[in-house]
Amino acid sequence: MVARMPHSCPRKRRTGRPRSVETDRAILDAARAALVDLGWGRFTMGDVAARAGVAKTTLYRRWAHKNELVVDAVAVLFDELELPDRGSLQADIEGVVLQFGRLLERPETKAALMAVVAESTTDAALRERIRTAIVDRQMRLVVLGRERAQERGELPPDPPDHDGARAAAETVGLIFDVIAGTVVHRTLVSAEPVDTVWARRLATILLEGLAGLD
Amino acid sequence: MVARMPHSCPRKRRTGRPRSVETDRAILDAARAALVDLGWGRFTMGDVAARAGVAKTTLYRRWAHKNELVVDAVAVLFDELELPDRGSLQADIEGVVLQFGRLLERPETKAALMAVVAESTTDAALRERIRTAIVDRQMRLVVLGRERAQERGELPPDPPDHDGARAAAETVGLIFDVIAGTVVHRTLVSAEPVDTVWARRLATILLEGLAGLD
Amino acid sequence: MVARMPHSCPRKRRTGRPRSVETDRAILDAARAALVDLGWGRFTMGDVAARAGVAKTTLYRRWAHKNELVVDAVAVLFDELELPDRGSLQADIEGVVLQFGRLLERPETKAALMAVVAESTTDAALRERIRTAIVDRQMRLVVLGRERAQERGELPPDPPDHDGARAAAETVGLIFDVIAGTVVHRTLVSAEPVDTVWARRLATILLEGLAGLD
Amino acid sequence: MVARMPHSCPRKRRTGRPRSVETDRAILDAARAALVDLGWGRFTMGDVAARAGVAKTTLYRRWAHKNELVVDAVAVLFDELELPDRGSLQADIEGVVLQFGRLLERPETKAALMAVVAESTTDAALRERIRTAIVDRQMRLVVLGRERAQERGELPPDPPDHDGARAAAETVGLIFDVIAGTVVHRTLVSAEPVDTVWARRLATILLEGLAGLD
DNA sequence: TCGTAACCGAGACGGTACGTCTCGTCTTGGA
DNA sequence: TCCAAGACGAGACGTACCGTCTCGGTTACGA
Repeated sequence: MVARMPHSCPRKRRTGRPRSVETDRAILDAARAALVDLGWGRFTMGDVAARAGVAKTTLYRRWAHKNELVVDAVAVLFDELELPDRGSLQADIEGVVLQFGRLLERPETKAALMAVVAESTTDAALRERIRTAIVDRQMRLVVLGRERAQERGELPPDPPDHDGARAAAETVGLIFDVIAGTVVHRTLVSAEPVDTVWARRLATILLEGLAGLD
Repeated sequence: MVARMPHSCPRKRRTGRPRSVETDRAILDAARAALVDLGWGRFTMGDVAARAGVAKTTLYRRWAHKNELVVDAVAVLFDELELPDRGSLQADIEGVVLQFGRLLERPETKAALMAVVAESTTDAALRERIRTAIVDRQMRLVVLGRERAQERGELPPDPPDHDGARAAAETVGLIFDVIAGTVVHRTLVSAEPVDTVWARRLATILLEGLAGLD
Repeated sequence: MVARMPHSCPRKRRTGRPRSVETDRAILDAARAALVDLGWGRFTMGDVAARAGVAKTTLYRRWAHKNELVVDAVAVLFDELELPDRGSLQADIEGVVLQFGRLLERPETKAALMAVVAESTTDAALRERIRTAIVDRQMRLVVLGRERAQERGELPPDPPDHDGARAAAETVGLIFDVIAGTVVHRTLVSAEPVDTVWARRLATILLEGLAGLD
Repeated sequence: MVARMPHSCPRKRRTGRPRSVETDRAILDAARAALVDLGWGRFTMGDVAARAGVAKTTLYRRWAHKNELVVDAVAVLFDELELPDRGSLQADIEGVVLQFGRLLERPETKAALMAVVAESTTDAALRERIRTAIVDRQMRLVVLGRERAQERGELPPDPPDHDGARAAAETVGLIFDVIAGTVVHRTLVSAEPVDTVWARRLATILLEGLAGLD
């Protein structure tokens, strides 16, 4: 078997016919379309192959399991995440919340995200893939907003010593869990929209809460 | 097809052999055991039937799909949720967080919860079943903690008019999304434990944040 | 368990509620109707019970297996077999052939007969039941026709000794196999009708053939 | 669905992995073995698959129903039918009768033949398959014996005109129904063996009967 | 320019679970 | 004791997907 990741090792193989990049794109597009049409439950590798005009073999040459394909298919949506500087920490938090909300309200994300997270509870490799492909892309925004707030003086700078760094990392993790978790819960469990009013209330809670944290 | 819910209509059928309550229990117990051993992904109706010493038919007579069976099997765990009065809102919130955390760290819950939530995105009936069987049981604790705080005077009483009631409901919903969502994210995505220190920090954020919400 | 044959032991049980004779009739009628509608392949005990307005239990109280029920249901049709004296052996043979043909062209017979014969290859009890309920009723006609021909002097009388009787029995068996077998094959395998022209030709062959048998 | 017949269209598909001929053979062998061991009633697709070391899917890819599989499995036995020239029509008829008898006394044939004939009463496609796979192979022997007898001058040649040909075909059909039907009835219903004495008597009846036919 | 290595489509394959069906038995309550 | 209703254990059914394999054939590099 050859490397089962798209273009993973750029300097490995040189001979033979190279994999088609168009095919990669077609498959990921087909996968997202299939998620929209069928949801995760009836999502089928065979169906994706048919949509992409490709053989099943071609899929399995690139992804070992359908959950990995879905992670990659959804991951590109999280590349779009960006955080324009809105001038204040409050506004930036609202921005992050709205960005997350918008992404989770897309049918392909909604259908797939919790499914792969569920499978990741018994599959460490999948969990790692989700982290690098999706979670880290979200976390970036939280880290970025925090750095901006520190530059603006809205938050104190990170202490330089080891313990301080660890405490800062834990705080970032907590904030991230609050933002991402709350938005996910709102969207998938409560099944209600993430609008600007709601985003403002959540941002307010977080901001005030962080101020009182210590 | 006959009613596919255990004991759904108490006054409907009177003739024929009644369904065995022991069988119900055996199936739900077997389902939880199967979740622990296999996780959601390899969870099988046939396996549950075998564990329960029961025919597959008997399962399908009661539950149309395996996700509904799993919801009911997991739901009884959420019956155990209770909130002893710890004397302060801060302590009560910590209590709720810890209760949720303890429940989500159980292997049967961890494996199943996100899976059924994922399927519920394309299945309204399942979503409703999850709400009544699981979500409402969690929400109860949040409502209870809030009422206690209002009795203690830590929180203002609900305004009696219609708009006030709606606003209160929305606030409860927000708090619930924050608590449940954050705990779920911590447990399943960040894959880290919910301990007392973390619970205290989350409770602090919430308490301070709510104070500033106005 | 009680006797599993309809009214088999006339002097056995006296206590308790007696079995309804109407029910017997309703079941056999329903069974024939089911055979007509569904054929043997989709014939179901549950369906027969529903048609008869009767519980499945009631069927199984009378017949141990569905093939036995079907034998009895079809058997009553063979009670109708009779052979009016047409004045000559040739005419009587034609009559037998036509009677058999008419019976085998009925949809309930066509669907069921070969099916139960097929099952009888691995079930001696069923084979016996078929013999007494169906085969003997057919054989009667052949025996009757032969006796009439002997009375008319068209056939020599049976020799009184033991060997002669056995030879006569074997000849009757052969004739019966020819008539019944040929009609069945014509009807079910060749799938063509048994009309008077065909019956005359078969009767002629038999008559001439028997004359030359010695 | 794809063609559900083994190698049905020799010039159709060229792409994709071709079906394994070994697998075909293994399945048919397994089917015959299963018939011998279990009879038709307990014959199972799953069991055949297991015996053949093959997945159930592989069976259903080739045969839509178990009765079609059984027809094909049994059909190859009828390929062995052959009629050595025994020098006279009487001897040749005896030969045909004995051949049929020998085949029908094999356990796989006995168990299966009537079962599929029974199902063919409500399934035209199956009836056609039986005709080409089994009936025609038997009929061949009757036609062959007749041609030999005509060459020997024991029977008059077929008249060349249309009506004569039709009459000849009908006569062949009648003879075939008599031979095959009588042997089947002897074997399956009367459940007695087809030995040389019995064969001689049946052949005599036929020969004399045909002579007197017109 | 030619070989070779990897690509690609189509589809057969072993395996496994699905959800349904029917069988024949058992368990109610009522007649 | 019989009956209608229907739950029950057992197990085959035919389908759907999984992920692998085997074909015939194509495409790009490098020797």
